[in-house]
Amino acid sequence: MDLPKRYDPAEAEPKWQKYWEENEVFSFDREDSQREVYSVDTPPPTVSGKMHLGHAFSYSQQDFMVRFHRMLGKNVFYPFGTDNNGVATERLIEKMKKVKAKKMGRSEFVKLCLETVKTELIPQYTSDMKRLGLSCDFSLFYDTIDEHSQKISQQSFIDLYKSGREYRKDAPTMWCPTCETGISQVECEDKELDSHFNDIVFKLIEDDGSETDVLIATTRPELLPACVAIFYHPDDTRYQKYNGKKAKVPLFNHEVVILPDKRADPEKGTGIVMCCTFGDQTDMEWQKAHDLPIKLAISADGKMTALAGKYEGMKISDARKAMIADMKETGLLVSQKPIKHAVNVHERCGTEVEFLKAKQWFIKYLDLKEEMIAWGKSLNWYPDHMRVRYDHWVNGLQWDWMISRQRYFGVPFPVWYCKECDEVIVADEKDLPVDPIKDKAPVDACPKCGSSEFVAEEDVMDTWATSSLTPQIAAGLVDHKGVYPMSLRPQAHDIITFWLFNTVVKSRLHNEVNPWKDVAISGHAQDPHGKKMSKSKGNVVEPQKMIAKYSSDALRFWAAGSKLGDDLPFQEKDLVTGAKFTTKLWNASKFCFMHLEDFDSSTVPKKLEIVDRWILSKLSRIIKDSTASFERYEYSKTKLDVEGFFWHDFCDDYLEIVKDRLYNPDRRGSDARLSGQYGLYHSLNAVLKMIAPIMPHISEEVYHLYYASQEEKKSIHISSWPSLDMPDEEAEKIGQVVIEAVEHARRAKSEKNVSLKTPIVQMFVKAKITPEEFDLVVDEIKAATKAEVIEFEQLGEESEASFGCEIEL
RNA sequence: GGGCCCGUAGUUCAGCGGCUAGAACGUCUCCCUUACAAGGAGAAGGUCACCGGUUCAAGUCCGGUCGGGCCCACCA
Repeated sequence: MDLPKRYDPAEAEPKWQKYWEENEVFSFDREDSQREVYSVDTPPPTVSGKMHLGHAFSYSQQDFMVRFHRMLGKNVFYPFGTDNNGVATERLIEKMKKVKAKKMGRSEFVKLCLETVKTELIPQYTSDMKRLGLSCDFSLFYDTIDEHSQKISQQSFIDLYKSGREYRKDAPTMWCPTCETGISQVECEDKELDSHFNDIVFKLIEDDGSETDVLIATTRPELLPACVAIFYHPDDTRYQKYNGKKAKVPLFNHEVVILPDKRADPEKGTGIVMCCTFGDQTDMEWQKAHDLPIKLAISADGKMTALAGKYEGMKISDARKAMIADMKETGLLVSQKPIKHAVNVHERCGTEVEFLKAKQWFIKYLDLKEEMIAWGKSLNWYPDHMRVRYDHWVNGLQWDWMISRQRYFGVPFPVWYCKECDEVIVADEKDLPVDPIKDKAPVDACPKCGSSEFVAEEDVMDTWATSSLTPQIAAGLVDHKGVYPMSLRPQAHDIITFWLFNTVVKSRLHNEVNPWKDVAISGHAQDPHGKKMSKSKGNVVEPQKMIAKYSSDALRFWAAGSKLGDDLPFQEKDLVTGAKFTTKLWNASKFCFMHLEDFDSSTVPKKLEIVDRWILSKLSRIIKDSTASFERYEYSKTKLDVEGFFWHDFCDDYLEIVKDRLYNPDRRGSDARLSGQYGLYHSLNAVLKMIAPIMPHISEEVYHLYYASQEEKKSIHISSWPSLDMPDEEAEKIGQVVIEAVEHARRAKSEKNVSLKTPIVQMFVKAKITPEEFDLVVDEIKAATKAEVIEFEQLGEESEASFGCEIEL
C-alpha cells in the first residue's frame, strides 16, 4: 500500500466535512420508525459574530456524545439552530451597522436585523460550526426569529393565555432615562460611584400627637416623594416601639407606616430604612410583600413627576441637589457622609438604571414550585451535582416569569387591545405568525364593548420565551413521533436557571412531560490561568486560529480533556499533544495497513499467539470500560483510556513485539504472522472507532484507507461501535512477563547508553509461570530485545518477588 | 451575601477507602531500531493546600480553616 508520508489536516478535514454533508452521513432518517431515536436539543448559540472558544469547547463535548450514540446504531436527530432574538442581536447589529435602533425607527431596524442575521450572521456561524466538525444534520435548521419559530412561540403564548397561565399587569421594569428605553439585566454593568449617605429627619407621630425625630440614611433623597413605608429589622430593639406607627416624610409631609421586615439591615446607615417605590430591587420586594401603594417619582425621560410638587420637571440629579439644599436649610438634614458604592448603570451610556412602571405580560408559575422541584428530580443530570443549581433557583423564585420587553427585534405578542375597554384580543391560530403592528386583529368588534378600534401590542417577547421552546421548534421540523420528548439536552452550566429551567416549565405546561430524558451540563473554557475569557481582559483565544494552526481534531482533543461540567483552562500545548496524537495514529495505521494488505478480515486464525491474545484481552477491557464511560457521558475517561491503550500497549509494546512475526514469516511461521495480523486488524479498528467521536477527521481518513472497504461502510461514524469480548487471564499473565522482560532489556540498554538494537548476549528471566508457558513466548522476547540466549527459571508461589531479570550485554 | 466546583509533579489533569500515588506537556540523559525525530528508551521531579476527626487502613470519607474559579443576588 502506498501511503503519503504525512497526514495533512488542513486538507483532510474540510474534505471529510464536505463528504459527510454530501453523503448525508448525519441525516436523520424521517421514514424509519423502527430504529431507536436519539434526539438532541442542540443549544442554539446566540449569534455574536463568530464562534468563540467557549462554544467550540461545549459543542465539541456534546458532539462526542452524539457521535457515540450514532455509532451504537441509533437514528440520531441532531438539528442545528441559532438564537437571533432580542437585545444581544439588536446591540450587535447596531454596532456592526453603526446605527441606532431608536433613531432608525422600528420597521426599518427590524428589517435590517432580519437581513443581517440571514445573510451574514447565520452563514458565518454555521460555517464555523461545520469547520469544528459538528455532526449536526444541518438541513434541520431553525433560527429563533424565523417564521417557524415565531409561529410556535406565538402558539405557546396563546395556549398559555387561554389556559389562564398568563396575565398582564403593571410591574417595574428597568429603564434608562437617557436612552429612554427599557433595558435588560445583560445591558447593565456595575460602576463605582461617589455618593453620599444623607441622614435625614422623619417626624414620628406619637400616640398623643406629639412628634419625635427619627433619623433615616439614604443615598437617594430625590425619591422621597415616592416613599411609601419605613422598615426596621424585627429584632432591632431600638425601633420595635415604633411598630405600626406613622411618620411624616420630610419636605412632602405625607404619612407613611413603620413596619418590621427582616430584609432591613440593622448595621447599615441608621438601621432604619425608607422604602420608595422602584428605588431598587428590595424596594420592589417590600412593595409586593406588604402590598404597598405604587408611587412614581421619576418619569420615562428621567425627570421628576408631578408627585414631586415644586420639584416637578427637574432632572434627577438637580432634584437631589435641590432637596438636599432645602432640607439643610430647614434642619431636616442632620449629616452627610461621602461613600463609594457600586450602582447599576446602563453600559452604553453610563446612566444609572431606574425602575419604571409599565404593563407587562407574565407567565404565572410561582404556584408550581413543588412541581418544579419534582420535574427537576425526574431528569437525569450529568453531572448529578448540577441538579442543585436548579433546585436552589426554584426555591429562590420570587416573581412570576415576565416575558415582555420594550424592544423592537423579537417575536411579537399576537395580541391587540380594545382601545375602549382594554380587552385583550388574541390572534387567530390559523394566521400565525402575526405582527399586530402590521396585521389586522381577527375580529371587527370588541367582544366585550363592541368598539371597533384596536391598538397593537408593541412590546416583543423576551428571548427566553421563545428559546424555551427549542425542543418543540426542532421537533416541528420533521414529522416523526420518536423525536419529542428528546433524549438529550446538552448545555453549559451558566444558563441552567434560564434556558434549561424555562424549557422544562414550557414543556410541562404544554405537554405535561419533561422536554428531555438526560441533561449534560458542560463547563467553561477559561484562559491559561483559569480566568474567564473576555474581550475586555484581552485574553480571548480564537478557535478559528487554533483550528488553522493545528486542526479541529486537536482542538476537540483538548476539549475532551476535562470531565463533563468541569471548567478547563486553555493551554496551547494541549493542542500540540492532540496534533501529535493524530500523527501517531497516522503512522501506526500506515504500519498496520502495510502488513494487512494480504489479510482477509473474515479469517479467524485456528490458533492465536499468546501476545495477540494478550492485546485482545486488554482491548476487550478498554472497549467495555469506554462504552460504559460514554454511556455516562464521561468522554474524558474514554479518551484517557483509549489514548493510553493505543500509545503504550498497542504501539510501544505490541507493535514492537509483533513486528518480527509480521516481517519474517519464513523464520517465525506463516500461522504466527496470520495471528499477528488478526491482532493488528481488530486492535487498530477498535481504537479508531473509539476515538472517532472525539477526533472524527483523522479516524475517518484512516478508516477509508482500509477498513471502509472491508466493512462496506461509507463512514466510520455510521459503522458499528466495537464489541470485541475476548478476556483471557492466562494470556494476560504470560503477556505481562513478556512486557516486563522487554522493559528490563530497554532499561539495561538505556543505562549503558547503547542503541535498542544492540544484541543481548544472555538474559536470565525468573517469573511465576511454568517453563512450558515461557516457551510459548520466548521467541517474542528474543525478537523484541535482540537477546541471543534466554535462560528461564520458574518462581514458586511462595516467592516474594514475582519477576526477576539479569542481562548481559 | 448565597450557591456550586476545584486545590495531587514546574504546568494541565487521572486516581475518590487498601500493593512502591499515575499520565501528558515541560526538564535531563541516551538512541536516526525498515510506522513514526511532531519519534523511541530511560531518569529526575509530589509531607496529595492546612488543621482536626472516623477507620486496622485516608489524596480518597466527615468537620473546620485558607486559597482559586464560576454563577446568582445585593449594595437604604
